[in-house]
Amino acid sequence: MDTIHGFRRTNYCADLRLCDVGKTVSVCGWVQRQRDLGGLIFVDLRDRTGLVQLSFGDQTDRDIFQKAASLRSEYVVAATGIVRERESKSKKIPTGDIEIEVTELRLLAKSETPPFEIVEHSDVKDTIRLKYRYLDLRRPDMQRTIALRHKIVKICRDYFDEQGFLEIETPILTKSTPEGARDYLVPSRVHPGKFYALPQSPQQYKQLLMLSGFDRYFQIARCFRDEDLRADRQPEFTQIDLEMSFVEEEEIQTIQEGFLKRVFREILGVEIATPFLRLPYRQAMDRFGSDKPDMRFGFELKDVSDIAKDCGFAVFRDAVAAGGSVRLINLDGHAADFPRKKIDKLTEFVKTYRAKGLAWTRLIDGGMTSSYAKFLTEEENKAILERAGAKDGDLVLLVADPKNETVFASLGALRCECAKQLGILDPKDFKFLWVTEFPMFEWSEEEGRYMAMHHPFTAPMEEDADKILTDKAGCRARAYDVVLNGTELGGGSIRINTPEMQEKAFQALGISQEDIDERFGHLVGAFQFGAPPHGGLAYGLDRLVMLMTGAESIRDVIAFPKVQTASDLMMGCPDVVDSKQLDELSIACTRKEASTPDEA
RNA sequence: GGCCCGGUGGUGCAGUCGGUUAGCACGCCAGCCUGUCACGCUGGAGGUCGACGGUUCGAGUCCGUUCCGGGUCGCCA
Repeated sequence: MDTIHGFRRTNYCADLRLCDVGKTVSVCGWVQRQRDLGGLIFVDLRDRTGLVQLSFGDQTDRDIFQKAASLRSEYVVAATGIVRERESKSKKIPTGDIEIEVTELRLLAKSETPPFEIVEHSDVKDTIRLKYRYLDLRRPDMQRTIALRHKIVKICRDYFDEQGFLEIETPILTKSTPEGARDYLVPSRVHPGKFYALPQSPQQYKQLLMLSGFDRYFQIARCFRDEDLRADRQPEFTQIDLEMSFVEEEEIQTIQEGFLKRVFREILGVEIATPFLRLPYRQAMDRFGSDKPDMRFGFELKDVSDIAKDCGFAVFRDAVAAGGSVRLINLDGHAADFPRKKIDKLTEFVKTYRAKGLAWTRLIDGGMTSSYAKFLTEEENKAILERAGAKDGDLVLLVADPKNETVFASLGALRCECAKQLGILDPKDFKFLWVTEFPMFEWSEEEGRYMAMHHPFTAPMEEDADKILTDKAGCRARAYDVVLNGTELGGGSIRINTPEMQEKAFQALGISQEDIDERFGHLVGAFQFGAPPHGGLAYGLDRLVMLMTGAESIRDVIAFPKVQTASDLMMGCPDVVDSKQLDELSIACTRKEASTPDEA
């Protein structure tokens, strides 16, 4: 084994080109592959920039040649040599015109045979990838993603700095905030029986910073939520978090648009149009069945409750009678893409959203087949198809349910699922919008009360402010989400800035005065000392990177992600701790079995 | 908490109706090879089929339980 002593890298591997021919260069990295042709050896050397070919032949010193012969995949080497034009060039890599004729070779570290090949499109199970994440991260696509993530963060810092924002860190050890996701708790040693919570977001701190006069704040903030994972959800994730004083919605949104415009231009070379469409929540639901609509395609929802309310089909009639609705989407021109079998699959699909079934009418080759038409009068059928704008070649899909939320959820999801199946979603088409005028509250079946849809510090719309206690369902908030291609990128609001309104909001949520003092006293108290009007926004950085890289899983844009059960397969956590540590924290362990992780 | 999918040498997969020695590709090891770049050629090693239990003369295959991973509904102020 050799040392690095006295060696100095002159170039990254993939930086070398024909114009460097004749130069003596020093490179280092990992052996991608060694090809031993007998009297001639080639080694592809990889660093974070890419590959370059090292060559060893007649002119190579015997000892160096033998050392080259001993190289294996993922060995770490440093090489000095002369850049030569290749006899036979390769078009597959950027450095394919040249190679380095090695005059000095240092073997810096050997490697076991890796559990999987370090290549771009590796098709290895997540379990293995994540257990050996440090190797997985060597893959060029992972290297690119992580570097791109860095660039986005860099642009973020530059942009908000230029706009007069200050980056301020807020605590990771903080107070549990009920009214939200489950908290990760951290026991206190010096306060037996008391706990810190990891922040779900820096929400209250940033509002207090406005009160402190910092005016424009931002932070690349790590947030924690102890909820179940999804393809786009991790228990710890990163938000671009910001807050501004003395502003209204428009100014906050405009600054955001500026940021997104710049990120997309500098990272992807894509010009996105601003200002984004502003779409009130009610319209988003009515037209797309979703508060985060994908605007890249049509298939908009239509309400046919008025036509169906007295019809002969009990499913339709009863849904409307119970206060629900019958709505449809028209897959115009795609009847041929959805034969009966596929429609049956779609029926199963909507059932996962609690819809009881899927009614349909298929217009094809001048004929019509329908799952429900026989129960309706000719006029009713005609009216529905007219409402759908249906013509020959179309497929109309209907959902009826006593609960409007079920109709919206299932049709909204169905709309996206059909587009996905049809392959009409262009990942390079970026359709942004703001969804605005969110309801202030939403009914929670589980809690049996109204909960804040955004968070309890969100200001009501001025025209609805007097409804906050009397008409909770009809009270709208000054909240807005920025949505890209069906993904909620970020959300924010104008906040309440008077103690009077804040107390009203808590009251509306059914939080007792005692609880207000206990849980939010610090905030309400602070607001008595002159809180400026303020508002802000938080973006999911991980989701932004996902959309910009086309990653299918959030795990692909985070260096060290956790799996669905919130464990880290590489570190092997969470893990049991020493009873001494628990004693110090005054924690009694009541776990059912001493779960020793499998040493497989 | 519910539903769906997966687990077979290091990796990715095949394995028919339950039947004899579990197959393929890549990787790995050894030998040969002076222009490869998915190098080639010859030979070789490597598996308690996630685990446990059951049915059976016989289980990778069928049944049950469980563990691990993925997707999703609920959940995610």
